[in-house]
Amino acid sequence: MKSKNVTMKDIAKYTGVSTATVSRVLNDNYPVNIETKKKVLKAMKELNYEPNLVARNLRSRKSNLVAIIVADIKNPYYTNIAKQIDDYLFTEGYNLITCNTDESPKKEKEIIRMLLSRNIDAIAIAPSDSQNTDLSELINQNVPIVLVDRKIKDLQLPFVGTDNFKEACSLTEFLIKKGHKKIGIINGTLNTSTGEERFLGYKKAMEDHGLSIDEKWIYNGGFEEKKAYDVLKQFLQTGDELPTALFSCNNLMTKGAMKVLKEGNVNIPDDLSLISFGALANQDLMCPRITCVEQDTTYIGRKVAELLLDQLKNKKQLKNASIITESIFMPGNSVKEIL
Amino acid sequence: MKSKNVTMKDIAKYTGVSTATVSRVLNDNYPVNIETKKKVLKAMKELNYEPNLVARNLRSRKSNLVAIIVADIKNPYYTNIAKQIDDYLFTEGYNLITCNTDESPKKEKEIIRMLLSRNIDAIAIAPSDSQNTDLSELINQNVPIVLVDRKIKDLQLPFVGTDNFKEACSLTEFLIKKGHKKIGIINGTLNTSTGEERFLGYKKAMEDHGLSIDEKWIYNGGFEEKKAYDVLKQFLQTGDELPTALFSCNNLMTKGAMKVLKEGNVNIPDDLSLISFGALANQDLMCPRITCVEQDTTYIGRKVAELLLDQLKNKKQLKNASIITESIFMPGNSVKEIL
DNA sequence: CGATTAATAGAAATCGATTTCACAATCAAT
DNA sequence: ATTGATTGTGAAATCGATTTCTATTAATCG
Repeated sequence: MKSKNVTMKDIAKYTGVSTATVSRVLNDNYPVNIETKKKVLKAMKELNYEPNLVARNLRSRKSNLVAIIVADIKNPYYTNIAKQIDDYLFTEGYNLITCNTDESPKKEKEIIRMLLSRNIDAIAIAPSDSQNTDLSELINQNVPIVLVDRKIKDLQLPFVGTDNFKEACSLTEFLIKKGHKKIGIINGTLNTSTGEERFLGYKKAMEDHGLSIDEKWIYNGGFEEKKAYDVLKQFLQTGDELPTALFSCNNLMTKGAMKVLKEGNVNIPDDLSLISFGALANQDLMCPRITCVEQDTTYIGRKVAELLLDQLKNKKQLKNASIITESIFMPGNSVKEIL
Repeated sequence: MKSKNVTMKDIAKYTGVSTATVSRVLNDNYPVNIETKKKVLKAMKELNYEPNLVARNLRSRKSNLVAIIVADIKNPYYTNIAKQIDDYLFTEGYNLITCNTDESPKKEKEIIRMLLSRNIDAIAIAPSDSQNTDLSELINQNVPIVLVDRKIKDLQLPFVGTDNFKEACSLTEFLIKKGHKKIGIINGTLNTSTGEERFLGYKKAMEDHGLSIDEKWIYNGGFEEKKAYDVLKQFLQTGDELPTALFSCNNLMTKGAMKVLKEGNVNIPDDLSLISFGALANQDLMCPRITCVEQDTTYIGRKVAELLLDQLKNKKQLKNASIITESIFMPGNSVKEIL
């Protein structure tokens, strides 16, 4: 199907040297006579030679590929990070593969198998499950890993993300200080570290201030817009009493909540206050402007890229290199003060 | 560095057959005795064998990789499309590489060279330049291509996108019908087909209604938020008269415009009406809600994926397969009626 | 001046699969 | 019974690079 390409053999034949010499000129990793080198370089240019990465990678057991594995690359949180990684890696000769688990550990497993069979050089991953995501094969194969956003239980690996417990605690306290007592939460998936820690932060703040948690105001939104929308819609239809404030555990669910509340004519913040873990796109142009903590995804992406490159260059896995980034509190007008 | 892997040779030795037979079992493309087959499959399972894609790809001159090359994968327009493509391709055994040109033809060229040396199986591309983007090498190598969103002059290739001229014309006419006569435009890059066609659509509508175009209200935003922001900021500082309405040629520039107008206390729509080619994220929750045409990126992505898969399966390039998708007019409250 | 070292370069092995070729054995058909 | 087609298999070539060995020449050293 594909037309024949210029190979090292052609260059060798053309210049009358061996492919070994051509390779040495190409990689500049072994002394080659200056005249020979010139001749070879000239031939490469003339024949428009481009080394075949697949062949090179087979021999050297590399791929010059780095993967980012996340729940959904459509989430601007991850997209930003992916872009940063790509910016950093491209100049170093790597391409980025983006993989979507759709929050499914099964698909995640498939992805990892596939990447291993590609001799993937490094991966950044936001694990779909803090207990069951299996990175052992990657670790055995000595593939550099960076955990992004989410951690894995009892596993020491480089991590870049925020202090979810602390931030969730602060956000909840913000509501409490505004006088709220009936505070609900839209949880993400509790089998991710972020989902769990944010929920724990919320509980801690409630406990600390002697507030009880009402089961009926704990919603499971699975970190997905649609799920959050659905679960709230269902609740609204019951006609049960609403909490006075709601803490949404990520940007997607916040959007789902805003949509359904708008449709149900529940005014934010008059009828219900809302805070969000994670900013929405175009945050500052929305109404209401949601009060939230925002993560600096550009910075996170850069740090992830640095940790990846570090390991790639030093050809060894880092075990421990947590980078906890500060999140920024973004006041909006989605929280009403209660007297 | 990496630990030794189970190879075909191991399976062959373990079962006492040749690697040829193992390969035949693996690919199921040649008759193999049922007993032998069982034995080999059992061995594969027992030794946890996974075929090495790099080796396979070298021999078969493939890569099982598909690339999407766009200006900036952070743009939700492209991210949506990329996710769709990934969804479709992953189940067929492909991984998606995302590449960012940052609107630079030079970087784009580098990217294409790199992908070629990877034996890339197919690419979807939104060319950075309608004249100078060079796909000839890809075409020579018979790599399936799908143009996304943007076309290339005088080149017949499968395309999925919208009728930019028509939609731009309609949008402008919408403003005109609302009574606007002083209508400015924030252009994208005019050396892309979308940038050019949208500008032409605007001009056509203006001409058709006997309206003159004032040079000072033609802004160059280069399809980038920051550029649009900067160019408008500069204009605002001159204190020159503003148009009564502004047509922004893509989502990013619309955002830049909204930001700078807000900062400059130019109220939309009271002081200035704004329409946008392309929706913003969280459109429906913004204020003002921008009147715009929105493209169905999910549908576009699916069509791109289908065209890619079609070519991959039939192992031949399509030359002509334009899919012009309908855009949806989204009325907002960002346009004031002028009497 | 003989011996060790450095520079230079080719032949051949290698990475891990697929595929061609050759060849036996089996089966059907004339 | 001879021919021809089909099944089943392995040895070896191949994909296009890198790397190890080996060898030659030139340079340096004691």
